Amino acid sequence: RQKKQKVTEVVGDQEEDEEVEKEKPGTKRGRGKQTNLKEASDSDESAVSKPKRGRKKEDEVEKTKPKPTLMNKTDTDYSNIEFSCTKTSKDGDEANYVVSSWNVDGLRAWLKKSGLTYIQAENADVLCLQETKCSQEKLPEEITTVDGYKKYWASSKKDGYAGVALFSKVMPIDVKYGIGNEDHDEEGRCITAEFKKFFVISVYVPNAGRKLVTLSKRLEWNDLFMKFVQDLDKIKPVIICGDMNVAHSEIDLSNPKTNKRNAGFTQEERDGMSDFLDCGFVDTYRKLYPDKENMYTFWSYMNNARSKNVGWRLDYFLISERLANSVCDNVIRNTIYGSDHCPITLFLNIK
Amino acid sequence: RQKKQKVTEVVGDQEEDEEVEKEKPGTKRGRGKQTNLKEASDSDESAVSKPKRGRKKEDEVEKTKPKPTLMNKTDTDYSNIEFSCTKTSKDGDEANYVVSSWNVDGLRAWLKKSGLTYIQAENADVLCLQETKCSQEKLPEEITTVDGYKKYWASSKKDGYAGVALFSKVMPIDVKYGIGNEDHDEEGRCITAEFKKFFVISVYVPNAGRKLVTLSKRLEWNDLFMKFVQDLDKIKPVIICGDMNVAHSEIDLSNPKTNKRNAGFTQEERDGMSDFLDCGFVDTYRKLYPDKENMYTFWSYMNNARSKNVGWRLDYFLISERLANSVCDNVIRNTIYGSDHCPITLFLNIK
DNA sequence: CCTAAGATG
DNA sequence: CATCGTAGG
Repeated sequence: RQKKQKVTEVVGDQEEDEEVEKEKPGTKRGRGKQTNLKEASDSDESAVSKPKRGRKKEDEVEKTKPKPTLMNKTDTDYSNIEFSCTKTSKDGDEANYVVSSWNVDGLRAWLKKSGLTYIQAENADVLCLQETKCSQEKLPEEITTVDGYKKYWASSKKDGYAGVALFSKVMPIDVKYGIGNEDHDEEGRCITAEFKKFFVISVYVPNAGRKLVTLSKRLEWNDLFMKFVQDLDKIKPVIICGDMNVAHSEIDLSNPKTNKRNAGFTQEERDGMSDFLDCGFVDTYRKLYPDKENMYTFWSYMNNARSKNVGWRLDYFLISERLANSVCDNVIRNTIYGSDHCPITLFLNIK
Repeated sequence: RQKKQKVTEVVGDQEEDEEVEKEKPGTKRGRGKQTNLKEASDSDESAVSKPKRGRKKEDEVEKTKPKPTLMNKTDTDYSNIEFSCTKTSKDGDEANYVVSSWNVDGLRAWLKKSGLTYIQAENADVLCLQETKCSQEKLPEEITTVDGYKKYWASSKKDGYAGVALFSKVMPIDVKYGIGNEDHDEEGRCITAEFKKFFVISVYVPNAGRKLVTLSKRLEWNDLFMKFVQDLDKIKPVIICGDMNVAHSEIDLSNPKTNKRNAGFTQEERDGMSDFLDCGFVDTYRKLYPDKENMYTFWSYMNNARSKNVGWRLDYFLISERLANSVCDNVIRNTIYGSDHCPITLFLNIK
């Protein structure tokens, strides 16, 4: 029942790129020779971040430039944003693997708002995008030809709706589309990339809708997705990245009291998130910052919510507990604009 | 059957404005006291153009500014456009009455592209707009509060479709909406303003549609509209302004050969225009410039048509023959952007 | 308030 | 290739 696909270039041909590890089709799990990788090793995750990550500390910063503030801007000034990670894992090891996730609310609009600049600036090993709202055929060339990444796309049958992507510097061992359910899988909500030591999932969980009209669909998804993830977790650890479309606790949204019967903060949806935490998954951000308030990843475009930081934490990294000690940091990049969500980034040390 | 309406402020309240001639409601054709009108007289049309019309000849023209060219621009640099009329009527009289017409292709979008600047720059006595695509309620305040004009709006039952407007500095004696046909009149295609010496009509003729799917509707309109106009013409001369949605002759479009079975250049539509000329109406532009080529009022947004001046002359002034000697000039303002049509302006001398 | 698709031109 | 309404969020 599970739609399983061979590793293929889903979109277009990728020119030779020294940053992308090649895997010969046919050799099921054989690893191609790694090139240009610092500390090249046998492991997929050894695609260690290059020294070019992070910004060059130029002491001469233009003082005329206004500090980026949390306003309803549409574009981002990337020059003052720090992308490097200074924190270390429990074991004191530096981050060498970066996963980033962003609900872009329309890939094509997002590209016009410096999406590509973000990709280059973040320089993640795996990048997960949600709500691409774009069929394969309509993907702009500027995104299908981005250097250094294998790119996988799941788009909805219904054009301009939902859709996720997963970019990886290293070619995955395998890529799965969907969660094994016909109805949900035609909406392009899930891509699973298998690497040697873990799975990475880019997911866009169904919204419960205005007046909760699609809450039942959402709860059905919750069950199916949980089973899907648990099956993977039996094989190797899982890194779930994406828009879970729920604020788990009161701390995770600005107005918990008034949203208890609204999509994204119903008890049913919150329970779905709790289920993950009860089943051996870790909400990396909340684990790292259990009491940190006012940290959101989504702001409605309405009522200038973002300028007032009236928001919701809907985007998460949920990782198998046995990966927890690998975590160096999880950053909510709330100074980055281009969508009604902001990107989140997970820094890991993979040994 | 004819829907006849009293002269009313259709939109909002107009504050006292010395440029608008007031007419007491109730006094059917009584003329309010004219104020601030050069050569104030008994006639409606004495709203003579002010000396402020036309641009002040500033000898210091910025030489850095690029000359406006016929590119697919979205906005207009008004600083180099000449709005005054130097030509005179047959009798050698200067223009003292200006009528302008523009298919704005969406009033709200047009306002964002300096529509108001045009209104002020042209400073017409009567301004006719077509394809406003805006219901009364959604009209932006910036247009409903424009100084110096009485404003009349006919909008389609179908929201965001068709719609015309007529602005007049002088309050008309009467304003009619539609052409006396239920079906057509719910589409907001015609406003008739009656002045002392003539009628002015703002009209948006139905498009025959892709593959001519609405050609029959169009031809029905042609008959009804002709009858409507002829009835008016029995009373006093008529000035028809607007998008007739037809290129009359081969000279009136770039590609006559390939468009003979396309909307806007079918024989049936062309005959409709000929009918007007056969019935005592004058196409003022063609009368003035019988052999002038490459003068169009519409360019498809597709294929960069405007930058190549691949266009159609669809917008006309059709005036009763007995007004023909009053014409000073008819200008096609093809350097003005903000729509897929450009404005046209008729300069008259009204005695 | 945003995006995107669909209808219309 | 623009405008608009609508669905979806």
